[in-house]
Amino acid sequence: MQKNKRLRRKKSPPISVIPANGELSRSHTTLKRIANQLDVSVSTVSRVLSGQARRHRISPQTEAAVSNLARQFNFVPNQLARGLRLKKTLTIGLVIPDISNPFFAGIAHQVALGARQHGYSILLCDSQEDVELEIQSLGLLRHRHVDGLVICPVGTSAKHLVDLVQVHLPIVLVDRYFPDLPLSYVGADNLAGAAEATNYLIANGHRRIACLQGIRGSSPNEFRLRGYREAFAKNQLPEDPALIVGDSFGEQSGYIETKLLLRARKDVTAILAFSNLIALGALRALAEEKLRIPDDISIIAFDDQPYAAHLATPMTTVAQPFSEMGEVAVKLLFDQIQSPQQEPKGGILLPTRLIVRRSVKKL
Amino acid sequence: MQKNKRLRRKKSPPISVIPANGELSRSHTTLKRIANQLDVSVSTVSRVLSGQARRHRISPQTEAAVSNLARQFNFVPNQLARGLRLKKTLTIGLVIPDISNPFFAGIAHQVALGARQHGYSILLCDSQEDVELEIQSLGLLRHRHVDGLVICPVGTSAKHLVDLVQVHLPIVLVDRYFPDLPLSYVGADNLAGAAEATNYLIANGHRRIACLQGIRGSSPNEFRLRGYREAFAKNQLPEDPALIVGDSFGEQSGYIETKLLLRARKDVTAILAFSNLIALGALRALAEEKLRIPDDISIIAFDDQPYAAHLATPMTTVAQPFSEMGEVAVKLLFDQIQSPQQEPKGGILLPTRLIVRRSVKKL
DNA sequence: ATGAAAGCGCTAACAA
DNA sequence: TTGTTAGCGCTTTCAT
Repeated sequence: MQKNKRLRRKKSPPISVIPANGELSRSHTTLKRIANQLDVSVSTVSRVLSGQARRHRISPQTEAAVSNLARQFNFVPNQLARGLRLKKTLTIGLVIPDISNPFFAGIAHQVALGARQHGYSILLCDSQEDVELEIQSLGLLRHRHVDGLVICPVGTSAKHLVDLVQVHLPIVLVDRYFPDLPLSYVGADNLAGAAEATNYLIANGHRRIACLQGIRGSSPNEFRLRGYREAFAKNQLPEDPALIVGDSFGEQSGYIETKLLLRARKDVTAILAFSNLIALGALRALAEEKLRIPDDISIIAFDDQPYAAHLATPMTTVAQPFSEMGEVAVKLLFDQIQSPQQEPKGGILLPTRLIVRRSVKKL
Repeated sequence: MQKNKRLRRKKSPPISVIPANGELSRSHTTLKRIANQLDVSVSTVSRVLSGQARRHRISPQTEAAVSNLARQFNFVPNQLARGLRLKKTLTIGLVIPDISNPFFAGIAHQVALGARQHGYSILLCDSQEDVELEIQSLGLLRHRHVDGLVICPVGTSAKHLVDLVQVHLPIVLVDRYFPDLPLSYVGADNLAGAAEATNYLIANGHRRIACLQGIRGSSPNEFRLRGYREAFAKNQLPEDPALIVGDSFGEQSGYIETKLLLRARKDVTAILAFSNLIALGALRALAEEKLRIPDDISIIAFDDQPYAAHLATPMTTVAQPFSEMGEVAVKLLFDQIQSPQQEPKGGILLPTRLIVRRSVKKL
């Protein structure tokens, strides 16, 4: 019953807000309409409305008349026509593997803000961590003639991206990238971040440290893995390949791999999770197995998030500067858009930060 | 040093992936180009490529030739030109107060999926919880001639939305809405959700229950407030207006109001937080004041999220079905897009779910 | 079975 | 100081 009374219909919505010539605001006003009304040419109207009145020495009266009428009619230029003519759409494409992942959402947020500041809109594509959909999205964005592209690639394949290199469209890759592609890139310094975390674990006496990987072959994963390994090497400790498991950045993977690991290897004393989602899965598995953090097992996770501090055991994390990543991405992109000839700046790695809380036990 | 060697430039990127006439794929292929090459008219090409060969009895040879060449040239229709001509852009606008808020990100995710399934793209605007930016975004989306709009309004003002009603653009409001506007709407049943939570608190012996509000006047807030009040009324309990505080859905607000409250009213036994962010702020304040949940104080929060179960005290929450909200929003929108005359379906309220964990103490 | 032509709304070179 | 014209790439009548 509550459902049905909520939205009352009105026969005629309030009139007060409509401009005098309400009727006209209904369908879109065009240059032509204004021109006809005023008995001038569309060029004149176009010139006035694009601020070129001065340059074309248009008479103050005409100018005033045009801009008044435009305001009255609530004129807005049709961006499609404009884009078609100018070959410039003031739109950038944003391709994200999963907008509901806070990490990517954070990046998207910054990109959206940055784009707006430059007067650009953003076309959002959620590739659902699926290369096929990523390819499809990229095609779609090209049909729509975006002026630039910010891509967080799924990362398992780059064939479609090399096509993109050909077309000289401004592009920046975020988070994941491909070493062989001459594309701008911004990401976290995953190698250093993982090394720092692993070192911290080692310094606390841990030796059998499980590594819960994300997508193998993706650049963040490979660099984190290298960081993990280098830490072992630097400390002249042997690493155990059997402790490096997993193949997805998702929660499921964290859960399953942890379960499996716990069954096979009772001697593991610590876990390094390569994403917040993986950590979440691990947490769930650990809870089920009634293992206590950090008493029974220690854990460090990539990606800090607001609740990390309030967990049963506040979690030590490797924070990635996702806001900065978004900002830098926008900057790199507009650098390219504004000077198209320019070679890509190359990759920029932003430092990670180890946030020590209480999920690591000193052995 | 690591920074600079990451991205190697190549003089000429691999050629293998480019179609035979690689040169042509560089700039966009047009109907005209294909027509010229084949010595047929653009109309013919257009017809073939839009699947109208049959209807126009185009010879199989011509048809084959055209579609082959199109494939070879990697032809894709210019959506701007198409949109201009057809007055249909296959684009929907999505306006979100803050894409980095998991609640909205979840909605956006579903909307993005749904839109793709219908062959639509989405233009994303992040209004930053700012009505001015919301207005600006809406204008922008109209210039771009979107075919429909999904809006999570900031909720403090509706003037600009009544303008929108005029233009007969398919629209659906999500989460927040305005009772006087004849627009489709989908949201959670906030009244019932808040009532259920409050009842639960009362049933557990709580009487002095603080209510940490969000934006006053916004529909979710008002209905939650009503739910809270009705629960008191139904139980024939007096409510204490001094315990109803706050004016934003943000983390700051949760923190500050909790601090203030704790100082003023030592007798509060429970908190009902109107958003996940508010709850987060409350958690922080509580931790600072060294109050333990639920021993010293109980809490229930709106918006469930994955970490809720792993908090120091697993939190009892009122889960909102954000995925369903996104799905329904898409459905409502395409209902309108497909049958434009039709009156809006009115509002749809999806049930919330009280997820009982351990943040409420039985007194 | 195919083509010519107009036009969506805008801008810009050229004219006057 | 302003107008005329052409054209961006596409669809769609109207012809033939």
